[in-house]
Amino acid sequence: MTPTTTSADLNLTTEKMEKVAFILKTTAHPTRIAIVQLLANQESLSVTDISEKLGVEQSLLSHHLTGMKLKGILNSSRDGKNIFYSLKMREVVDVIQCLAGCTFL
Amino acid sequence: MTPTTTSADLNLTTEKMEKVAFILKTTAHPTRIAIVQLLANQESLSVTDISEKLGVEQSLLSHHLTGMKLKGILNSSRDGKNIFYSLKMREVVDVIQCLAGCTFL
DNA sequence: TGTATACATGAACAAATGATCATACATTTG
DNA sequence: CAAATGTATGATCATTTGTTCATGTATACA
Repeated sequence: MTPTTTSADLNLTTEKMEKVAFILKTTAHPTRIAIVQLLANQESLSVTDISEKLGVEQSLLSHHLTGMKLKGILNSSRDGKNIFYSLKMREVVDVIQCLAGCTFL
Repeated sequence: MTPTTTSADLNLTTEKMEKVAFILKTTAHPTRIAIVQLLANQESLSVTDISEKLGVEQSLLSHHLTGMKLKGILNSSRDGKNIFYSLKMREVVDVIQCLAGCTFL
Protein backbone atom coordinates (compact mmCIF):
# COMPACT_ATOMS: atom_id res chain seq x y z
CA MET A 1 0.00 0.00 0.00
CA THR A 2 2.72 2.43 0.88
CA PRO A 3 4.26 3.67 -2.36
CA THR A 4 7.62 2.06 -1.62
CA THR A 5 10.05 3.27 -4.21
CA THR A 6 12.31 0.49 -5.40
CA SER A 7 15.75 1.54 -6.54
CA ALA A 8 14.74 0.97 -10.15
CA ASP A 9 11.71 3.21 -9.97
CA LEU A 10 11.74 6.69 -11.30
CA ASN A 11 8.71 8.87 -10.79
CA LEU A 12 9.09 12.58 -11.22
CA THR A 13 6.55 15.33 -11.29
CA THR A 14 6.28 17.41 -14.42
CA GLU A 15 7.92 20.27 -12.62
CA LYS A 16 10.87 18.17 -11.57
CA MET A 17 11.30 16.81 -15.07
CA GLU A 18 11.49 20.33 -16.33
CA LYS A 19 14.11 21.23 -13.77
CA VAL A 20 16.17 18.18 -14.56
CA ALA A 21 15.93 18.96 -18.27
CA PHE A 22 17.01 22.49 -17.52
CA ILE A 23 20.16 21.37 -15.74
CA LEU A 24 20.98 18.78 -18.38
CA LYS A 25 20.63 21.39 -21.07
CA THR A 26 22.87 23.77 -19.18
CA THR A 27 25.53 21.08 -18.95
CA ALA A 28 25.20 19.60 -22.41
CA HIS A 29 28.10 21.25 -24.21
CA PRO A 30 31.71 20.10 -24.58
CA THR A 31 33.16 23.37 -23.33
CA ARG A 32 30.86 23.44 -20.34
CA ILE A 33 31.67 19.84 -19.52
CA ALA A 34 35.33 20.75 -19.71
CA ILE A 35 34.69 23.63 -17.31
CA VAL A 36 32.96 21.32 -14.84
CA GLN A 37 35.84 18.92 -15.21
CA LEU A 38 38.40 21.57 -14.35
CA LEU A 39 36.43 22.81 -11.39
CA ALA A 40 35.87 19.29 -10.16
CA ASN A 41 39.60 19.04 -9.63
CA GLN A 42 40.56 22.60 -8.71
CA GLU A 43 38.05 24.16 -6.34
CA SER A 44 38.32 27.57 -8.00
CA LEU A 45 39.83 29.11 -11.12
CA SER A 46 39.91 32.55 -12.74
CA VAL A 47 38.49 33.18 -16.16
CA THR A 48 41.98 33.56 -17.56
CA ASP A 49 43.03 30.26 -15.99
CA ILE A 50 40.13 28.47 -17.60
CA SER A 51 40.56 30.27 -20.88
CA GLU A 52 44.17 29.20 -21.10
CA LYS A 53 43.59 25.63 -20.00
CA LEU A 54 40.78 25.12 -22.44
CA GLY A 55 41.99 27.31 -25.27
CA VAL A 56 38.66 29.09 -25.40
CA GLU A 57 38.46 32.77 -26.20
CA GLN A 58 37.64 35.11 -23.32
CA SER A 59 34.31 36.42 -24.49
CA LEU A 60 32.86 33.09 -25.45
CA LEU A 61 34.05 31.59 -22.20
CA SER A 62 32.52 34.44 -20.27
CA HIS A 63 29.18 33.79 -21.90
CA HIS A 64 29.36 30.15 -20.90
CA LEU A 65 30.44 30.98 -17.35
CA THR A 66 27.84 33.64 -16.65
CA GLY A 67 25.18 31.37 -18.10
CA MET A 68 26.22 28.50 -15.88
CA LYS A 69 26.29 30.80 -12.89
CA LEU A 70 22.87 32.17 -13.70
CA LYS A 71 21.50 28.67 -13.87
CA GLY A 72 22.94 27.72 -10.51
CA ILE A 73 25.76 25.44 -11.56
CA LEU A 74 28.64 27.75 -10.73
CA ASN A 75 29.59 30.34 -8.14
CA SER A 76 31.85 33.30 -8.64
CA SER A 77 33.72 35.76 -6.48
CA ARG A 78 36.01 38.59 -7.33
CA ASP A 79 39.56 38.83 -6.03
CA GLY A 80 41.23 41.94 -7.36
CA LYS A 81 41.10 42.01 -11.11
CA ASN A 82 40.22 38.36 -11.28
CA ILE A 83 36.95 36.61 -10.96
CA PHE A 84 37.15 33.10 -9.62
CA TYR A 85 34.58 30.53 -10.53
CA SER A 86 33.81 27.40 -8.56
CA LEU A 87 31.36 24.56 -8.64
CA LYS A 88 28.11 25.19 -6.82
CA MET A 89 26.11 22.18 -7.96
CA ARG A 90 28.53 19.34 -7.50
CA GLU A 91 25.94 16.81 -8.64
CA VAL A 92 26.75 17.62 -12.24
CA VAL A 93 30.12 16.00 -11.67
CA ASP A 94 28.38 12.75 -10.84
CA VAL A 95 26.17 13.08 -13.87
CA ILE A 96 29.15 13.47 -16.15
CA GLN A 97 31.06 10.72 -14.42
CA CYS A 98 28.11 8.41 -14.78
CA LEU A 99 28.01 8.83 -18.53
CA ALA A 100 31.76 8.92 -18.87
CA GLY A 101 31.81 5.47 -17.30
CA CYS A 102 29.74 4.00 -20.10
CA THR A 103 31.92 1.49 -21.90
CA PHE A 104 30.32 2.13 -25.25
CA LEU A 105 31.11 5.83 -25.36
CA MET B 1 53.88 8.11 -9.92
CA THR B 2 51.09 6.02 -11.27
CA PRO B 3 48.26 8.34 -12.20
CA THR B 4 45.98 7.00 -9.49
CA THR B 5 42.55 8.40 -10.10
CA THR B 6 40.88 9.44 -6.86
CA SER B 7 37.13 9.17 -6.81
CA ALA B 8 36.86 12.95 -7.07
CA ASP B 9 38.96 13.17 -10.20
CA LEU B 10 37.43 13.65 -13.58
CA ASN B 11 39.65 13.59 -16.62
CA LEU B 12 38.05 13.09 -19.98
CA THR B 13 39.47 13.31 -23.44
CA THR B 14 37.99 15.85 -25.80
CA GLU B 15 36.34 13.07 -27.70
CA LYS B 16 34.69 11.69 -24.59
CA MET B 17 33.49 15.12 -23.53
CA GLU B 18 31.82 15.48 -26.89
CA LYS B 19 30.14 12.13 -26.54
CA VAL B 20 28.92 12.91 -23.05
CA ALA B 21 27.61 16.27 -24.25
CA PHE B 22 25.87 14.49 -27.08
CA ILE B 23 24.02 12.14 -24.74
CA LEU B 24 23.14 14.91 -22.33
CA LYS B 25 21.74 16.98 -25.17
CA THR B 26 19.72 14.05 -26.40
CA THR B 27 18.22 13.61 -22.96
CA ALA B 28 17.70 17.25 -22.03
CA HIS B 29 14.03 17.73 -22.74
CA PRO B 30 11.03 17.26 -20.45
CA THR B 31 9.21 14.94 -22.85
CA ARG B 32 12.29 12.84 -23.42
CA ILE B 33 12.92 12.60 -19.71
CA ALA B 34 9.35 11.48 -19.28
CA ILE B 35 9.90 8.83 -21.93
CA VAL B 36 12.97 7.54 -20.15
CA GLN B 37 11.02 7.56 -16.94
CA LEU B 38 8.26 5.41 -18.42
CA LEU B 39 10.68 2.97 -19.96
CA ALA B 40 12.66 2.75 -16.76
CA ASN B 41 9.61 1.21 -15.15
CA GLN B 42 8.02 -0.69 -18.03
CA GLU B 43 10.62 -2.50 -20.14
CA SER B 44 8.79 -1.76 -23.37
CA LEU B 45 5.88 0.34 -24.60
CA SER B 46 4.22 1.07 -27.91
CA VAL B 47 4.09 4.55 -29.37
CA THR B 48 0.38 4.73 -28.62
CA ASP B 49 0.98 3.68 -25.01
CA ILE B 50 3.52 6.43 -24.55
CA SER B 51 1.44 8.96 -26.42
CA GLU B 52 -1.53 8.33 -24.15
CA LYS B 53 0.45 8.24 -20.93
CA LEU B 54 2.23 11.46 -21.71
CA GLY B 55 -0.50 13.24 -23.60
CA VAL B 56 1.87 13.99 -26.45
CA GLU B 57 0.69 13.99 -30.02
CA GLN B 58 1.73 11.05 -32.19
CA SER B 59 3.86 12.85 -34.72
CA LEU B 60 5.81 14.88 -32.23
CA LEU B 61 6.37 11.84 -30.06
CA SER B 62 7.54 9.88 -33.06
CA HIS B 63 10.12 12.55 -33.80
CA HIS B 64 11.41 12.33 -30.24
CA LEU B 65 11.45 8.54 -30.27
CA THR B 66 13.21 8.10 -33.59
CA GLY B 67 15.75 10.72 -32.57
CA MET B 68 16.47 8.96 -29.30
CA LYS B 69 16.76 5.67 -31.13
CA LEU B 70 19.09 7.15 -33.70
CA LYS B 71 21.29 8.45 -30.94
CA GLY B 72 21.49 5.12 -29.20
CA ILE B 73 19.30 5.74 -26.19
CA LEU B 74 16.35 3.60 -27.24
CA ASN B 75 15.64 0.37 -29.04
CA SER B 76 12.59 -0.48 -31.06
CA SER B 77 10.97 -3.58 -32.47
CA ARG B 78 7.78 -4.10 -34.35
CA ASP B 79 5.04 -6.43 -33.19
CA GLY B 80 2.18 -6.40 -35.61
CA LYS B 81 0.92 -2.90 -36.12
CA ASN B 82 2.73 -1.65 -33.06
CA ILE B 83 6.28 -0.59 -32.57
CA PHE B 84 7.61 -1.11 -29.09
CA TYR B 85 10.33 1.06 -27.70
CA SER B 86 12.62 0.14 -24.87
CA LEU B 87 15.62 1.56 -23.11
CA LYS B 88 18.95 0.69 -24.65
CA MET B 89 21.22 2.99 -22.68
CA ARG B 90 20.08 2.44 -19.13
CA GLU B 91 22.73 4.80 -17.80
CA VAL B 92 20.52 7.76 -18.62
CA VAL B 93 18.20 6.57 -15.87
CA ASP B 94 21.00 7.01 -13.36
CA VAL B 95 21.81 10.41 -14.76
CA ILE B 96 18.25 11.58 -14.31
CA GLN B 97 17.98 9.98 -10.91
CA CYS B 98 21.15 11.69 -9.82
CA LEU B 99 19.81 15.13 -10.64
CA ALA B 100 16.32 14.30 -9.43
CA GLY B 101 17.86 13.57 -6.06
CA CYS B 102 19.13 17.12 -5.70
CA THR B 103 17.31 18.65 -2.77
CA PHE B 104 17.33 22.10 -4.28
CA LEU B 105 15.52 21.17 -7.46
C1' DT C 1 -8.49 -5.92 -52.36
C1' DG C 2 -9.89 -2.18 -49.76
C1' DT C 3 -10.08 0.11 -45.38
C1' DA C 4 -8.64 1.02 -40.79
C1' DT C 5 -4.95 1.34 -37.49
C1' DA C 6 -0.21 2.39 -35.99
C1' DC C 7 3.69 4.74 -36.89
C1' DA C 8 7.26 7.45 -39.66
C1' DT C 9 8.75 11.13 -42.43
C1' DG C 10 9.50 15.56 -44.62
C1' DA C 11 8.56 20.43 -45.24
C1' DA C 12 8.10 24.60 -43.12
C1' DC C 13 8.61 27.81 -39.48
C1' DA C 14 9.47 29.77 -34.79
C1' DA C 15 12.40 29.85 -31.06
C1' DA C 16 16.60 28.74 -28.66
C1' DT C 17 21.56 28.29 -28.80
C1' DG C 18 26.42 29.10 -30.02
C1' DA C 19 29.93 32.03 -31.86
C1' DT C 20 32.06 36.43 -32.98
C1' DC C 21 32.95 41.15 -32.55
C1' DA C 22 33.00 45.50 -30.58
C1' DT C 23 32.70 47.81 -26.55
C1' DA C 24 31.83 48.70 -21.69
C1' DC C 25 33.06 48.18 -16.83
C1' DA C 26 36.02 47.31 -12.73
C1' DT C 27 40.43 47.00 -10.55
C1' DT C 28 45.21 47.68 -10.13
C1' DT C 29 49.42 50.11 -11.03
C1' DG C 30 52.37 53.81 -12.56
C1' DC D 1 44.25 60.27 -13.12
C1' DA D 2 45.83 57.58 -17.16
C1' DA D 3 46.95 53.22 -18.94
C1' DA D 4 46.82 48.31 -18.61
C1' DT D 5 44.64 44.09 -17.31
C1' DG D 6 40.71 41.04 -16.49
C1' DT D 7 36.06 40.23 -17.25
C1' DA D 8 31.15 41.19 -18.75
C1' DT D 9 27.76 42.55 -21.99
C1' DG D 10 25.04 43.45 -26.09
C1' DA D 11 24.29 43.11 -31.04
C1' DT D 12 24.32 40.24 -34.76
C1' DC D 13 24.31 36.10 -37.42
C1' DA D 14 24.39 31.13 -38.37
C1' DT D 15 22.96 26.81 -36.71
C1' DT D 16 20.23 23.74 -34.16
C1' DT D 17 16.06 22.37 -31.96
C1' DG D 18 11.08 21.93 -31.20
C1' DT D 19 6.63 21.93 -33.15
C1' DT D 20 2.95 21.39 -36.50
C1' DC D 21 0.82 19.74 -40.48
C1' DA D 22 0.27 16.94 -44.33
C1' DT D 23 1.29 12.79 -46.19
C1' DG D 24 3.55 8.26 -46.68
C1' DT D 25 4.22 3.37 -45.35
C1' DA D 26 3.41 -1.04 -43.03
C1' DT D 27 0.38 -4.34 -40.95
C1' DA D 28 -4.04 -6.36 -39.92
C1' DC D 29 -8.58 -7.50 -40.91
C1' DA D 30 -13.08 -7.50 -43.26
